[in-house]
Amino acid sequence: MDLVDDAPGPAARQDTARSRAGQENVARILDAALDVFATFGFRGSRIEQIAAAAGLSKTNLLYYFRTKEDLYLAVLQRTLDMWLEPLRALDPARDPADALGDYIARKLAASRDEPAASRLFALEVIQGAPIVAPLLEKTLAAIVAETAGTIEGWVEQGKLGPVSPRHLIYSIWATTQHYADFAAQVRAIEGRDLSDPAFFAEACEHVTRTILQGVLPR
Amino acid sequence: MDLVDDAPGPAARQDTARSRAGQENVARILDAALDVFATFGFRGSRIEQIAAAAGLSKTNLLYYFRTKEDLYLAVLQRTLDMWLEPLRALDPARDPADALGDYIARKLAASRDEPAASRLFALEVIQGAPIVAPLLEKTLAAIVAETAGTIEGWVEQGKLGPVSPRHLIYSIWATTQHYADFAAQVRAIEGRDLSDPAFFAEACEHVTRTILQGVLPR
DNA sequence: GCGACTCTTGATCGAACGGTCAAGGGGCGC
DNA sequence: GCGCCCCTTGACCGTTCGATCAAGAGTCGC
Repeated sequence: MDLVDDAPGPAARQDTARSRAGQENVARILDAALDVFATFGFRGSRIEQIAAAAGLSKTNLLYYFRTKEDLYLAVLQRTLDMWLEPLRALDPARDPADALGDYIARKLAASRDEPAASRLFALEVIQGAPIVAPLLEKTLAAIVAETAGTIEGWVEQGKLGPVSPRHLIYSIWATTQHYADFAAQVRAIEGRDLSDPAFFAEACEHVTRTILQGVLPR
Repeated sequence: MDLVDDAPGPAARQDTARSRAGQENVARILDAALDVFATFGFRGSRIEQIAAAAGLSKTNLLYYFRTKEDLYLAVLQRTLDMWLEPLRALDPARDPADALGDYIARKLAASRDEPAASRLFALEVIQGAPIVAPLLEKTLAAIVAETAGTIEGWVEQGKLGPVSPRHLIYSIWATTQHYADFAAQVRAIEGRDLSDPAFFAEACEHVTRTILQGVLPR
């Protein structure tokens, strides 16, 4: 799950003891950095901009994170866990309609609650996943394999129609993440986004019904 | 459809007469710029990198496009047309299954043939659509309104189940664009992408069947 | 209240980058 | 083959940005 080799050389300031104020600053920096990186990408983000968003001076930020890249990796690492969490595999013992419905709801809630994390991940992948590629090929591929196996089992038991498991997974990811990654577009058309409970319910109901009807046996 | 006011001041070199070599250079620059911008975004892209990709010197590129922003706008403008084309409205007179199937196939083919255009557009929207926002609110919203009206008509005629037109549109966009925007992820899991005819057929069949089954009356 | 830290700051550096300038090729029409 | 104009180049400039440094302010334990 780690993106970087730890302790790559001289002790980073990140490793030293830290006061209460220090911990709060680190947290504020990570929050601000997530927003900025998720909007402008790595190269497009200015360290000073992140510092300002966190209420610190640029120099002060660099006291906590030695380089811009260190900060980016820290943000990405913290984000990936919360991002992968809703992707956890399906329970083969459950009824597919229930299990898939939960899965979709979880993923859509993640798009509502952590849109910046979704966008940061999307930016990474659009850029060819220069950093997270190893993680995709290992962790994510493993999660997909497991999930696909469960779906395949349901198909063989006749609980699902003849569906391609991996494409089904892509469909669910795509539709749910769309509301976070393309929020600006949805907002331009719709005038609202997932933070509106009514719209969230609509989206959840549509995605669930469409996909479930599409894969359940007729 | 225009993104910029034309002739914003002194005559740009873009307006002057142009030899055969010049036209070829402009085309090569625009192609290279699309790839680079689609990968690194506006701020993350280096003008020299684009020039190198086009086989020109930085100064030479700046002869054709006065500023980086001019070049970006030119790329975006040329891209948007090809991007919006497959979104053209559905024919209300047709059978919804046929019309929607065509729509999906067209959109998926666009993801295969112009993945960079799709990614560039995605980057723009993820960043909050700083430049294309007006276009989204006008042109795109109009296209959506028309398409949604057609779908609504099918619903009222009982040719479709009770589906939310706009969410259906989002689902189609999301699933088809996913194969272009998240190609790196799909490749990491799948080992191939839409350029593989077999995979394209799989994806097309899955999306079409899942979505159509999900919206056709039972 | 003293000492040892963690934290904060402003001045500053060097590289990278967008953009300019002046000068010189090179092709095309006449 | 001559001249005009498009094209190409390399040297250069000013700014921005990531990163360093030295010095001082807070703060916490004792």
